[in-house]
Formats: sequence, structure tokens, C-alpha cells
Amino acid sequence: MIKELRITNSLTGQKETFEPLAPPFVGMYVCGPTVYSDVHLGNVRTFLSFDVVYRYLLFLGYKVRYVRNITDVGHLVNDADEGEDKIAKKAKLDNLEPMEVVQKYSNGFHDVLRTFNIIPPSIEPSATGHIVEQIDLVQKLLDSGYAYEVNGSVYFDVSKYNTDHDYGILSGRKIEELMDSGRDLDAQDEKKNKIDFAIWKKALPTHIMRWKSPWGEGFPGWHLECTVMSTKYLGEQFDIHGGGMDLKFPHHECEIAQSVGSTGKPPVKYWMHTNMLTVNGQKMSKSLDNSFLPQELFEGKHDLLERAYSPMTVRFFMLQSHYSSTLDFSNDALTAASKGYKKLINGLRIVKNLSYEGNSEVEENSKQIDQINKLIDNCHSAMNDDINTALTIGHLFNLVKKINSIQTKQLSVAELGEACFKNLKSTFVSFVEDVLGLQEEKLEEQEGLLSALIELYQDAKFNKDYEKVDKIRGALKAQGIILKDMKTGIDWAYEE
RNA sequence: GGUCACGUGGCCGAGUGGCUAGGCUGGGCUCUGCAAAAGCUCCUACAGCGGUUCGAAUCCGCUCGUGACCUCCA
Repeated sequence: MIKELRITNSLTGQKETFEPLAPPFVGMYVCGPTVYSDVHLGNVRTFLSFDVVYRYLLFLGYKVRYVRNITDVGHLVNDADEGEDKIAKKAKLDNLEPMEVVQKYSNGFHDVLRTFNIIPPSIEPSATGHIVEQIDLVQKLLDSGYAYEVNGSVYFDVSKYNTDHDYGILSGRKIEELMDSGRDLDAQDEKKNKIDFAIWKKALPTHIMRWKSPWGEGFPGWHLECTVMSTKYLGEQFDIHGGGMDLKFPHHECEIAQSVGSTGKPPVKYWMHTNMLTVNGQKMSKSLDNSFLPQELFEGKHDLLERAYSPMTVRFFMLQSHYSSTLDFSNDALTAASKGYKKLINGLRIVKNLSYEGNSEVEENSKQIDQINKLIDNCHSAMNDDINTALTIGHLFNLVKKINSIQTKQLSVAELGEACFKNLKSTFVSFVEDVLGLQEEKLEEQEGLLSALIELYQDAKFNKDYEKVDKIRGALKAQGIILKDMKTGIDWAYEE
């Protein structure tokens, strides 16, 4: 059994034992969205992955401060240093105040995450709320010599930084190669080198988002806000920094440069990067027009969707792969996930209703006990092994078999003994609900009504009124409920 | 072009130097008024070609294929 949590550190490419800088406290920062449009399913995958990381750290007893930002200024449309601000552009387009855009899509973001049962972070700071701190950081970088001012804009001097430190330490890039590729500097460009990036940008007269600074009116550069807010709330050095793979370069590389350039210390102990959600093998992205909004998924309203899928089905689907692998979206896979999810939740319903009953005439079945204890250990091991939710779910399904056997009395709780049974129940419930964050999607119908129907069903069966029996069975099936006739009684389950 | 991943059974997806997850689908059995559910069970794979090894799908090399990043992107 793997007793310690190990996570893959993108910085080293190795699985490392997780040792917080100051246990039991853990600081975790995850790059949040730029709120200029609706979040799509690919975005959700990242936040879902870190939701499980957060949940598991809590499960292990750590005191976690989880910071996830909202980027509401500074993120430009085209490249890091030119073009319009995404928020400002959208504001003009929709004829709204920039902050209305921010509020609208922040609300939408929160609604979506709540639907997927993603726990809100401890702190959700926004870039516009930290302009003062960002100006301070720009000044620090100027003071340290790693930044220079040109015409009211300030740029980070990557080559200068690279003489003292290692730019590219996270993404494996070499500064010379970066210089050779990509677009060339044009005549208007104020930068010394094309790989330099803006940390403060002068606002043109038409620019609607602007703040006063020692360098004139302007706005902060994209990468700056994450450095500032992570430092402010988690300190100059903290445990985990996460985000999607596509942020590794340049965003996270720049964050490291800004931190090291200002404090001299590497900011993050463990970098974690989640992989992309793909559609037909291609990354889901807005520009490729292959992205789904969560709402389209729930309603089944999209050309690529054959039917609707519930939030928990999608959550389960995503957890069935490892966060570091690409996950390909398809109707077949979602349909399979839907059935699997219901199987797991049916197991959850059953085990919650089970209680221990001793029986002095029944001997403990050591083979069963060993099997169950092993499966429980496996669940812990799987999560400890780099948050392997897919493997964890596999083990949970093996436990579902045991739970179903108990319900049909093919296996009795007395055989397991009290300790094993209680361990089974608590492990199963806490892994499904607390760690994986899967919950029962309750029926609209009241369970009381259901049990009344089941009683009628039972009477009809007793009276061998099979016409009525079939009628009740058919009516419930139409509602997605199937009846389980067992020797030991009647129960219902979600149709898989 | 540069950098880095990946290629697993009908489908989706873990994993690992020997003990061959799991889900979905399909077949069989038990149970049942008929079913369903459940349990048991069968079909058993690691792109191709070499190499290392007692032993590789797992390590190394080459080939082919796919993708990501190098511009904004979770």
C-alpha cells in the first residue's frame, strides 16, 4: 500500500512525495479563468481536476488554503504585448461596462462549477482588485534590473534574467531557440528582444481600462496578476501551483521569472499541469468551434451531441481518466459513463442503507474480509499515486460488487465482522462523496411516493396480479427507475 | 522547422519489467410468473521492427501514426 501522497511535479517531470513546506498547512494556487466569455467543458476539466486534488488534501487532513484567481484585466487578445484587452473588447462589442462583462461571466463560471459540485476556493482574488500590488511588483522588478521602461510601458528583460537565472526551467525551452522562432519584432515594437513580455502597458487614449502608475496611465500585463496574488495570499514560496498544460508556456514560465526576479526564490514547490479535453482527437477550443458549453451538454443541444448528459455523468466521465492524460470526448464514452455512474451511485444508496447486524452463528469469512480490506487499501493507494481517480474508481467498482452481494444476501455483514463492514461503508461513502465529489442526482419524485408505489407493487405480486405488477414496473421504468425483485425483498435503483 | 507527449482488447480508459484494473458492449449460467436487478463466468489487448533481460506491453533504438506547445487558450 502506498502510504504517502505522491504527485508528478512538472518542474522535474518526476513523481515526488508530497511534503508541504509547513505542514499541516498547504498553499495551493490554481490559475482561474479570464472572464470574457462562457467557460466551456475543456475549462471545466481543469477546475474539476484540481477540485479533486483539493478534496483529497482535505481528506488527508491538511489545512489547505486554496487560491484561484479571476483574471479581469490585462489579458490581451492577440499576443502578450499588443492588441486589445479581452475584457475591454467584449465590453465594446456588447456595449457594456468592462466590469459588467466581468460580473456576468464570473457569475456564469460560478454557476457552472457549482453544477459540477466543485468546491469554491478559500480565496478568489481578482486582478483589478490588486492593481496597487501589481504596480509594486513592477517597481521591484525595475529596481532589481530585470525590467525596463519604454514610453510608459514596462517590459521584463528575459535575456538579462537568463544570465542570472534559468528562463525555461519549467517548460524546457531554451532562450536561443525562442529567439529564433515566432514572429519578429516590428518597427513599432518597444521591446529589446521579442521574448520580453509586458508587465505594465501604457493605455492608449481609447483604452477604457486604465489606472494611474509611476509610468503614466496604464494597465498590468497578463502574467503579473498571478504572481502578485499568489505571493500575497500564499507567501513568496508555497506548495502547489496548478493550471492547464497550455498555460505552462509562457504564462507559468513568466510567473516564475517574475517571482525569482523579485524575491530571488523559486515560488512553487510542486507544479501540476492538467491535460486537455479533446474532441475527435483535437483540443477543445473556442477557435476550432468544437467546444461545448456545459448547458448545451445538459440539454443535449449541440450538433455533436446525440443526447443529454447530466452534470454528474460528466464529472464521472472526467474522473475515469487521469488528469495528466488527454481525454477524448465522444457520445459512446459519455453513454458508457452514464451507466457506470449510475452503477456506482446505486452502490452508494445501498451501502448507506446497510447497517451492521451481528450473528453469533455466522463465522467470519476471512477470505472475504481480506479481499475487502485489500480493496480499501487499493483505494487509498490509487489516490496517493498521483491522484489516480481512474484507478480509484476501478477499485470502488469492485467494492460495489461486494455491496450488491450483501444486499442480495449472497454475502452477509456478519461474515465480514463489524470492523470490516464499518470500514467498507465509511471508505466507500467518503471516497465517492468527499474525495471524488460524486453525488446522487436526486429524483424529482419524493422517495415517499416511491415507497408507496413499491408497496402496491408488493401487494399485487402477493396477489399474483401480474397485469398490475407489469404496469407499475413499466410506469417506473419510464421515469428511469427500475425495480429489483430480490429474494430478500424489493428495492429500486436508477436505471443504468 | 524546434520542443514534448502519446499509440492498450468491439468502444472508453488505468497500469506496470514476471502476479495479466475498471466501465460500456456481446455470449453463457444461477435466480425469476415473465422480466429486470444482482452474482458467477467467457471473449484478453498492449502500433510495427530491432535490441537489453531468465523474462517487456512496461527499458533502449529506429520506423509509422496522432496530438500538444512554440501566438490567445484550462
